[in-house]
Amino acid sequence: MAKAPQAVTQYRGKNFDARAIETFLYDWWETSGFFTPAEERPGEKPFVMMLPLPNVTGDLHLGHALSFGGYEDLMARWHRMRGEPTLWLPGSDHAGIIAQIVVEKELAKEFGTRKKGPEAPAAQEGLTRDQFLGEMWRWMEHYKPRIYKQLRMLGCSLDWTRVHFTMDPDLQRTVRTHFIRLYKNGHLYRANRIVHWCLTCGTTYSDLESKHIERTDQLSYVRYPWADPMPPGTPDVIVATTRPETILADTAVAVHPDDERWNALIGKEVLVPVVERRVKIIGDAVVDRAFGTGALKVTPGHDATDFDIGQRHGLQVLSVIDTRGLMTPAAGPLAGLDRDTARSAIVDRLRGAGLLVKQEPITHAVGVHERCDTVDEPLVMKQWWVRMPPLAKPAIEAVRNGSTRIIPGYQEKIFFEWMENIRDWPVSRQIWWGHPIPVWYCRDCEAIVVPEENAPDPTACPVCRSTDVRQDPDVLDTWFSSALWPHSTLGWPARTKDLARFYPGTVLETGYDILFYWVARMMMMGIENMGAVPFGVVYLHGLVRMGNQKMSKSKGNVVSPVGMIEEHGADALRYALVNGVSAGADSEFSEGKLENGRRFVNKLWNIGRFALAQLEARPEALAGAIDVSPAGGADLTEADRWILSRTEAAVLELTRLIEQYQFGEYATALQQFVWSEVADVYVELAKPQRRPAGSEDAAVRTLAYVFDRVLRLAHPIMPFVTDTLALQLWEHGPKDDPAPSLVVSRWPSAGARDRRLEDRFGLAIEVIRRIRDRRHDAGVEAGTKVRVALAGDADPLRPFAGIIASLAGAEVSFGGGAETPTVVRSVEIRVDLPKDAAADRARIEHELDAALTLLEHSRTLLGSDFATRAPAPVVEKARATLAEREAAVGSLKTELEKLGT
RNA sequence: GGACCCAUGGCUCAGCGGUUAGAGCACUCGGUUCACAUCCGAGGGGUCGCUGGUUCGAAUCCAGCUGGGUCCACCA
Repeated sequence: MAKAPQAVTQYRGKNFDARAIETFLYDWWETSGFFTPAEERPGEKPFVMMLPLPNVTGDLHLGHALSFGGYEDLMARWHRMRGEPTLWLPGSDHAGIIAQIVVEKELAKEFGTRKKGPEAPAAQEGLTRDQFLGEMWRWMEHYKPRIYKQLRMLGCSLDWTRVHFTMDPDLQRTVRTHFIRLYKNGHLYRANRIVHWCLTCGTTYSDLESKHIERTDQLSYVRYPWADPMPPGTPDVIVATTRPETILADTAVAVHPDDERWNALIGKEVLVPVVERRVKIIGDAVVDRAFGTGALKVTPGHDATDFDIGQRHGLQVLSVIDTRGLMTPAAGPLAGLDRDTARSAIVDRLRGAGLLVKQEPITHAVGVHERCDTVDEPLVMKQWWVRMPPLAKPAIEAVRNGSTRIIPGYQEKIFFEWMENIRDWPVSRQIWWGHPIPVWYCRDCEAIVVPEENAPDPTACPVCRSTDVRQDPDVLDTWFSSALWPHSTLGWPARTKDLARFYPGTVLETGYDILFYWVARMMMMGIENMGAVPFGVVYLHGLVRMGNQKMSKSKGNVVSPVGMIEEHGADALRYALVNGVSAGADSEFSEGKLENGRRFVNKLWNIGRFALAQLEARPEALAGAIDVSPAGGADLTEADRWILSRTEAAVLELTRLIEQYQFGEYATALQQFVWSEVADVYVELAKPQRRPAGSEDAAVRTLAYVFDRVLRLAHPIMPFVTDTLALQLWEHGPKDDPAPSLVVSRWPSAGARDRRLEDRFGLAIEVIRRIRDRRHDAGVEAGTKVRVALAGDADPLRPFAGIIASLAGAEVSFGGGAETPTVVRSVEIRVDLPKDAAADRARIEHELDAALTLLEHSRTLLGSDFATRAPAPVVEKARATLAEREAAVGSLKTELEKLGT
């Protein structure tokens, strides 16, 4: 292993400048192999996590930064420090349609051509399919390093020796095998069904990729004449539609079977306007009686609801719109028109024929393709489908029986809700960039040819021997390959060592917005292929907003973390994103949070600078055995023992929080400990000018120990600044860990605490605060010492006299004292300040008032059933509090009497 | 239409059954520049959305309501 880079070990900035060290440090971590799990040793349980593969052509956004640089790297680093062989596997997704569009745009720029119109966009550049795929691959070499560099900038401790891309040749073989097995196991079928078609992208898409937007359209009321003479008084059949151009493909009119206006007429026939086709009136409960006239035109070829109705009633499926959005020859007089022109043309015709009853505006939800907001054009097409309910069943069971736990827990309900109502998944996509469908069709006998697993592409039909076989031109939905990520990247279907060792994984961390797209599908396919769920825990994080808006490209408020890292460093950004956010909750990011992160990083850096300076001044302090337990070390001061005990408390607390996946709380608690306790109290007391003579070495030893612990505790969230400091700290000699870097060092385990000391020290801090308050109110100058006498129940404070003196700027004595006291718990504090009887009286009255309120609370509480019903320790605590409050009130009353006379 | 989440100081959020409800930012006042282009110290500010209920005890559990958000769904 190379030595740590000098740029890092020699860095001595007064403020921490992330730019000076981050890349050097990361390169060293990576080339040293710290991120690659060590060879397998018996009995070790690895920690395994897969990177939620970003789109190869994308840039990281703040959500990624939170996910990858926040939660995931935090977990990976923490588990690695716990001694678990840790595999966090990186990669990227070929991103099908998205990447194809990106590259098409690049090619358009390059070749100076302009893309327009829907059909086979890539072909417009004049490229054959093979040529276009060649271009795609060329661009992949441009995009892959980009996205991987951004992951490195975040500090992600990914094992780059195992990086994968979903279109890698080995993963292409994996996907092919998976498809073939799914087919053989009966999970795949090919069917002519209605699907969402995008006129812009030129491909079908699944329900999940469709969303709804509100829009106002014209609702046309159209009369369908009776096909046969009807008795007088028979009502006219009038339907309401926003898509009159599809009238040409109507094959029925549906009414609700319980609708008394219509149900007597079920079975009668009407004529479809313009084409004059006879169609039946049918009864179907899906019809909304309250909408329009209660009569629905049924167009199985161009509407999903109608398609289902058609299935139930055995209706013919007619198509009058093609994949370019143009009316087909079947549309007769309207053939060749686009859908909007056709709409107005048919309205004119209907009006001419006297069949248009009226038109009125209607605001309704229309389905659009989530990628491009193009209005859905439902079409009936032959597609490959995955039969989902049988695959969903064991995945539901896995969550029910706890094999996989979803955090936060309420997301399990959402998971069940969706999984229990899951619908089949159309996986064919009519684009070029993606995994080819390993199916061939015989053009002579129309046989479907799916090859055996390891067989080459078929060249002849096994049924009729014809050599005229052609591969399915479609590719698979991107999510079809990402669903395999947890096992495909480990070598499946081959039985590799990695697969045996690292499957199933430990945690899957990702945003709740892709629970269905990705997490659920990984679980289903993992169970199907491996017989086991791919991870034991699913940790879902929320969305990162900025300015209270969800970030999206269309809103133009996508903020790049790259610039923030360059300006403030990855540590600051990571900390700012994770701090104070709980699992699954959306969070609001702001400059203020980033600023806090930056300052915390700098605080850590400067505590380090102080500690290092102390070590350099007294190198001999670290010689020999170090006993820094709160109990040991005869020359330790009370302050040393206190911070040592608090450090152990912090170890316990921070460990617990990470174990319980409470990362936001971990970050907050860390800052609280480091800043308020280590920096503001202990470092102040460790300064040579404040130390009792002869205790300087003890301070240096304590500082070295505590700071080493602090660095370890902070490393998972702030890896760069902590390792920089650790490398410098460790140059000063003895450490209890042979690790060359914090990355591969050990997370501390908690040692003994001294609770009694912590409590008393806490009291001392309260007393100090009160003295400072009195000084502040009296306008005493900072440099001036005041005389302070402590009485009442002040004995526990005797060991801290020096500390109180030092931090409060006081000369401390016990007993008497002339001035009127202020009371903290049951300690009377007399600060020698200029006399002002009126002000003293007012102050004491005020204090007494507050003390009496508290006393009253205590008395009421203990006078109630609480005393008999609450658990003993709780009651005991309340009694102790009561005693303290009685003492405090007593002191204040006495004092007031003295003044009052 | 169904489901889920959220409602706590000026802002962003923690806390989710037990003393006087916390943090960061913002604010007020006072210092310092001897680890910290800063930092330190002190302080003000909350009837924890509303109404009931359970409990010795509720911001925390239950029910209903109001307001915000998200997801799912076949509104032509």
